[in-house]
Amino acid sequence: MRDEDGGNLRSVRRAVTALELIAEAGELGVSELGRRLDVHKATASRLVSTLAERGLLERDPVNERYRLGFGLVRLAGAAMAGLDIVREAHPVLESLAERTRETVNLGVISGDSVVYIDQVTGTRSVVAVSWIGRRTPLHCTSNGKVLLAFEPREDRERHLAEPLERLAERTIVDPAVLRTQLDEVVRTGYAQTIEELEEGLNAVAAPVRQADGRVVAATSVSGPAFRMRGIDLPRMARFAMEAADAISHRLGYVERARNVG
Amino acid sequence: MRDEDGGNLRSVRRAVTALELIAEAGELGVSELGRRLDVHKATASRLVSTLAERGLLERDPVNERYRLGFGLVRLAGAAMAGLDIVREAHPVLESLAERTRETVNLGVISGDSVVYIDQVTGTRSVVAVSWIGRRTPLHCTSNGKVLLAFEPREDRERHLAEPLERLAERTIVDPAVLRTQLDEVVRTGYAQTIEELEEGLNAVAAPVRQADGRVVAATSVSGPAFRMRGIDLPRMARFAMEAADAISHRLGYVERARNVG
DNA sequence: CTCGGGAGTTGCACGGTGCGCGACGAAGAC
DNA sequence: GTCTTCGTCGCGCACCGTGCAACTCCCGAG
Repeated sequence: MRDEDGGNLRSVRRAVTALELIAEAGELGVSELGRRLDVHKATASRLVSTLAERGLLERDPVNERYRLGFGLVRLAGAAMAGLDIVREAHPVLESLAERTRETVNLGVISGDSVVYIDQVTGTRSVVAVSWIGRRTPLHCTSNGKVLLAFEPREDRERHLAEPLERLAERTIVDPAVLRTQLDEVVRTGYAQTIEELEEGLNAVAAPVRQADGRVVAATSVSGPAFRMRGIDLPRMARFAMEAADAISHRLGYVERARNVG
Repeated sequence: MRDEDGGNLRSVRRAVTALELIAEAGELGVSELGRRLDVHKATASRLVSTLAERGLLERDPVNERYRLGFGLVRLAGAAMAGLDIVREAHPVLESLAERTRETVNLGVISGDSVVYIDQVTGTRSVVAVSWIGRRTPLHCTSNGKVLLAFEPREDRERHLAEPLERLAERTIVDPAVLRTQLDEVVRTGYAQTIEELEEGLNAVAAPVRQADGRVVAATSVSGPAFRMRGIDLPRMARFAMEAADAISHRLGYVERARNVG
């Protein structure tokens, strides 16, 4: 009773699954894809052929395998342009990066992961790997904790019910511990992760609200543990919260009396 | 005989069309989508329901219309990560932006448009609108001219056969004129546009080659006409070409004897 | 060289499935 | 109140997508 709802157009659903499989594998051949989709390779062949025709897939000219196409980038660009949140948030993120001199991300929830829709790298960062479009779990990122904390109760519990994958030594895998932390996130207005996603990486995040008050995104500041020590996090969190509030304000959210002392 | 090839899974094809329509319109209701797809609204309802279930679409909680979902951003991120071109190109683009102090883009061809897959904004730019994922026509952008110029002859002619839309007063709409320019692009190694995309915007671009010598992307430098005057363009083009060559080198391309004097 | 195996595509026939139709409930406009 | 528009849901038929198998390439082994 969890994927029984909604429409059930078999081939469309299969097409999406195919895209996700290819996204995960990097590139895939027809037979291999058919095997993973559990369909005949002829069916897989027709499917990828259709998707490639529309630019969502491309076939490598040398090894003839399929990979994701730039048509997806085009659609994603439209998806991000459609939401004015990126447009409104970007300058704020830039000043946040300048103030903290660390990497700043804007993340939203999509399914059971965080998706980063904008990023500004701090002047001090050495490597400038783009995280835009990358997905990470909800339970071990600061963005994810914020988004989880402000979800409606039922969604939150559904996410907590699933097993929490351990990605680092300090990843929180006990739902009870996480639940306590989430309550504190709601209370304090920010979340932190201390080497929970990967060793040596700390982060803080704060919620961004749209006009109706719903939390739709989170801004995070992340950096190496030696620069962002535990004692620095509350100060960084303050910056993140100020930035998040500024973005919320630009989105039309007016702060009403909240239960903050 | 132009969309007859390839697979023809009706509902998959319709799904992609639906995504493109919604991308163009911003957001769409079920009936409206059904009308544009020329199907019964019940069919459209099932289609969007399936797509929304998989995160490619999301429905606005207030007006119940559908818009593109962040699942697309996730897929696009994987698409870009799959290609190492962005990873290799980014630092080069940064130094190019620093040298020219203008906005730098990396574009690839997708269907009949240019899609920008990375961007670094120059220190002088006032507005920092992200073009990543945006699509622009081939015939009136410097990136597009480069990509067009180095296409296989048949693809190039097919693109030239289609009507060239006028987007600005100085947009080139005569295929013959454009063809002459493209030949010159191949000869000189760079392309330029002078207020052809929009009034007051100039740009130059140079080709990026992958290991087998094929041109897969173009780097461009663009800026307002008062800073990038016609007389400045050759100098800017030299910078763009140096950057493009550096990226090509990182992608494994070794320069062979070309027909350059 | 031949032979075997795996990958990808195409024609064909059948059965399942996605289609349009119409009905229904809900939410405005007036 | 009526009337319209929207979105969803059953239903039955036609049609389309599926699996099968045959085919062509392309490697690599022997």
